Amino acid sequence: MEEKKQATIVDVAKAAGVSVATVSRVVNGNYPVKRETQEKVKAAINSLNYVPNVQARELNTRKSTTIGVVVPGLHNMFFAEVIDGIEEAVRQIGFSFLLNCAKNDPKQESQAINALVARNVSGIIVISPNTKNIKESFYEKLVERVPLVFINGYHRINGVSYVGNDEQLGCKTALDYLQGLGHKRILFVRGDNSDSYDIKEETYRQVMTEDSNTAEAYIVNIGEGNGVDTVDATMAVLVKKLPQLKPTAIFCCNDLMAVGALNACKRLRLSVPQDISIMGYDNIALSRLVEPKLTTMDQNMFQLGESAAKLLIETIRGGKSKRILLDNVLVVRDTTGEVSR
Amino acid sequence: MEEKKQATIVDVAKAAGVSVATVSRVVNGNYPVKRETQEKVKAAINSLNYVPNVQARELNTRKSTTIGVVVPGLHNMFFAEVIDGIEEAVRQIGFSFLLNCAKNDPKQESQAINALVARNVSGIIVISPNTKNIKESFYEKLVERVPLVFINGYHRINGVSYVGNDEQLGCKTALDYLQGLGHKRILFVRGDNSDSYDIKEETYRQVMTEDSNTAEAYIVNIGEGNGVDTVDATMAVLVKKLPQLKPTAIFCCNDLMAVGALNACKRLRLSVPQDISIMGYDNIALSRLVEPKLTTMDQNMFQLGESAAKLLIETIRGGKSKRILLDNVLVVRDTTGEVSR
DNA sequence: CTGTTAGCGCCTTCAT
DNA sequence: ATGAAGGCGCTAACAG
Repeated sequence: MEEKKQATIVDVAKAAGVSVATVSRVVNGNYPVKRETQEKVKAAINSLNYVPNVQARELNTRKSTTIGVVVPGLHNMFFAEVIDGIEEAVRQIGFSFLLNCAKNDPKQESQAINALVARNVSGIIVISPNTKNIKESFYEKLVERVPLVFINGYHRINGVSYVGNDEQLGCKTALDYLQGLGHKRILFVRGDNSDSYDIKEETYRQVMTEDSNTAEAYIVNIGEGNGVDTVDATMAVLVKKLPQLKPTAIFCCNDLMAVGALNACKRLRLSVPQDISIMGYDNIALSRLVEPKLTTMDQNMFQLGESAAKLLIETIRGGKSKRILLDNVLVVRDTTGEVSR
Repeated sequence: MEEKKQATIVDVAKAAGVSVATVSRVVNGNYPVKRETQEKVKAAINSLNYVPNVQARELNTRKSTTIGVVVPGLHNMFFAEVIDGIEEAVRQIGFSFLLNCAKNDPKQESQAINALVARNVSGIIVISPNTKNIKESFYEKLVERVPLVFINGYHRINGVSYVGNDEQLGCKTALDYLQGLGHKRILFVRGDNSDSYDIKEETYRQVMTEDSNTAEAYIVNIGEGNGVDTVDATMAVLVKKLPQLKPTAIFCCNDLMAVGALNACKRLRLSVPQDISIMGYDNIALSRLVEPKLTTMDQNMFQLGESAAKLLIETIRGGKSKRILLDNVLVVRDTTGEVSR
């Protein structure tokens, strides 16, 4: 109980009657050691309950087996699933990771990253890096010091790796699908301040103007798109807009908004998908939990995290930075159907 | 780009024309240093972009400012919210944390913990510690080496701190509320293998037998209670049970099950809460996102995490282990109402 | 095969 | 107020 300090390699060496070097060798198994000596050492390790001090090891070898992960927050299930993927990949190669939340605050983000650097992480994954920090070339300097992978960052920085989804293509796929069902009046629902929304809006404009030019009025911004209140905010806005705009389908930039749209329809006694179709984006767990289940574009968050982790490790081991773009796949469930006539 | 190795304290000392001791002093501000010398050192630090190596510092001082967190997984939003609370508390005092997922696997859990110990964490928070590991006194030995806090662990271990909810009282509150609304036939929905469910079931039995003795048939187990499929599994089971049992209310051991119950009612065209009341437990974000919004018991996960982190830090600094029991509070929303007659 | 030794980057007496 | 030197626990040559 009384802070009995941990056994060190010296203690083990003493107990086994060998040198510290020998202990180190059997622990790491990187040099030949005679059978019997091994036994003795292992016995000593067990009886002393010895656990090698990774900090000391890494200080010495100037390597590090922990990486840093910076995320806007855990409230959004999207991020939780990404982290799940990172965890899986990281664990498999014996690395650990330090987690930090930046809360969409550029200062908090850069502080978190400095703390990570001080702790000697061998690389950092940043999910949705803050635009302000990017602008101020914070990351340009950082990447000269430590390997960096962005998940869902939309700006190129020399030397920074990048994993993301082809949201442009994904969005087009979704819209094409809706049009294929006969929908002409498609409402576009987005949130504030995200390159992701901008990309989708641009795609929407391209796709829609080919057929119609009503697009402008059909683009609605519901404010903060990733918060706890996104669902309710979306519902509130759509309860007003829907009766006047009378779309036959709603494309939402993420599943939270889509659930909000679904709830709005319930309020208005519009039945989905008979009266109106709803399409989400992301395929977070929530999309399968509501009734009816959401049709959505799968961003495969787990794979996003997994790829990012693998890419980072690769870079740490000397690989060059690169970009990986995953394809989104359409998941048809119960909120979309042929346009009613 | 080329692995330009970090500046060390020696580099700074050289650049500033002082000794390493002096640099150390201005960095840590723990000993007096003349004004001008400070300036010189700070200038050197800036120009060299020096960041103190925490690993080396901690090796030397035998202290550590990182803690470990072990969680069953991130799929369940419950855990994500707890971690959010931990993150907040930990960051405020300048600590960091390593995150590990144990996936409900006792071996993975103990491995994760060993990795944490090797990395010299100053304490560990375990969320829902695995019963098997507890039985095998894994934790009893561990706590002699490093401070431990359990969140939602239901077994006392000497020296281990504990933060949890008074689920017994919470459950009784919920049931009383339902009975106050006039409900007699209350279905009890639980999952497999969790002390949490056992406690609630026991409470249910006590409360119910006072009035009726139909309890037995009204207890239904839907299997895995925290997975991605919990909602659907619950729905499937209840779609069968509801017509035969005809309860007027359903008490669910967590919100996932409650959403499943809600979906089952939709399928059966039972309207909630007019035909039947549904009560969840936890108050995860999801409970506010469905329509109608769930009435539930708030476990305040954020506070759970925050308290655990603070308690751990306290213990690390020499405090004695203790138990904290938070009170759950009833959150009345839209899925419960007076029994219909 | 095994032992000896020199650091890794930093903090901390102990002198000055 | 500052510098010199020892050591935290470990690994990696270098000898034997």
